[in-house]
Amino acid sequence: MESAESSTILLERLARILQNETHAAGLKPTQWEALRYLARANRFSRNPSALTAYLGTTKGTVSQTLNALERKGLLVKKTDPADRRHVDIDLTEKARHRLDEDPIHALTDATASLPAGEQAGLADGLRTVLEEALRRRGGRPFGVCRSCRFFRADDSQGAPHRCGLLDVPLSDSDSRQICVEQQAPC
Amino acid sequence: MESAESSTILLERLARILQNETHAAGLKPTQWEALRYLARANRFSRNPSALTAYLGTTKGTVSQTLNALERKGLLVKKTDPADRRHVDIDLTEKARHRLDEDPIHALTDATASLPAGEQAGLADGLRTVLEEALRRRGGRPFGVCRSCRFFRADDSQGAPHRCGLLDVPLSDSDSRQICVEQQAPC
DNA sequence: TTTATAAGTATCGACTCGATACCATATAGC
DNA sequence: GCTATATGGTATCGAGTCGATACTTATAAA
Repeated sequence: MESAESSTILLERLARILQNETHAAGLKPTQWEALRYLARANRFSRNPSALTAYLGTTKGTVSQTLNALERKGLLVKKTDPADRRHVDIDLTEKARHRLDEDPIHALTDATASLPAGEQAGLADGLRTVLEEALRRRGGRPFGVCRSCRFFRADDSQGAPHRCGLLDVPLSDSDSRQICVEQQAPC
Repeated sequence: MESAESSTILLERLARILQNETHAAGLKPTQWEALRYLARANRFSRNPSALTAYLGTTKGTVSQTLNALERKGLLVKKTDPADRRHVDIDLTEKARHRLDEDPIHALTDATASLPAGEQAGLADGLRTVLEEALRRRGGRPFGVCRSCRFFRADDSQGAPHRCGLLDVPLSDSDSRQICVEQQAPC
């Protein structure tokens, strides 16, 4: 069998293990994914639409998942007074504690047992495949703010950095988070 | 971020893409996985128990998934006359046609666009991580028959090969299929 | 002002999933 | 041979995902 095909089968099996692992930890796989995303997303990206794009699913499904997480006391929603259609999502402390025990760590541990060179090679290979797969289906990469073509480091107007697209000041921690608007440099 | 952690995140996102892709193709992700397994499993492994072990889920869930696939006319179940508790599953022609259009191929295509060396490295890395992850959670590897410690090539009694565990003759195609009983050589 | 668009929500039906309870069949102990 | 137990599957429940459809409300555009 060619290696591209084996990779796919291996990927499928690892995905299944990931699913089982997270299922066993009290939350559904999708709920974990939402939690992880929200913990890593910046303030422009912690809303239902961005999560919908990230998960590649539909608004309705995301709405239900967020309801389930809200019922469990893992997040709170609040409407933006500037544009009352927007909903901002904040994770609760409870959610952050749960994320510390995220069962996905088991997979990271398994990977960490590889020799350093192989680890880096694996990450590179996966990154390329993901980018290619996203390209083919028109998905967004969801990179971090500071890797964006609109990112302006060392803003002159006081703030550490600035977003050239939304024209807002950015903190250092902002710049390290995921952004829906992120676009690779040309 | 260390590369083990990035790998996990990349894996998570690829798993999600895989899920979306298969969802869009009319069957649930789990149904596709069952179909794929059944198509690649040998005659000792095409039953609910083996599929349960492969998917790492419970008998009840598998039973329901098989019912759903049966309703769709993608498989038939028949009880083994020798041991009437056993159920053997056969895929229909319809199922094999569907598998030809398996949406998972998109991921294989994406991987195939990598340079040959990176492709092989990716497959190796994934294999090691999978084995490590399986080891940690006590799962079985589900290798193909001919890689088993009980596999006896060139059987003297007429049949091409032989299984030293179940003590039965094996065809050449048998030996290339997945077996629940498969164990790596010591 | 009307119209269009954007952001979310609610509801439906099919399905997964773990848990529990259950049934039929086969094997072991005596 | 006869009961106890283990094995292989199934049925049902409740919570949740998922896509589809329909809907509400809020902003933007004509």
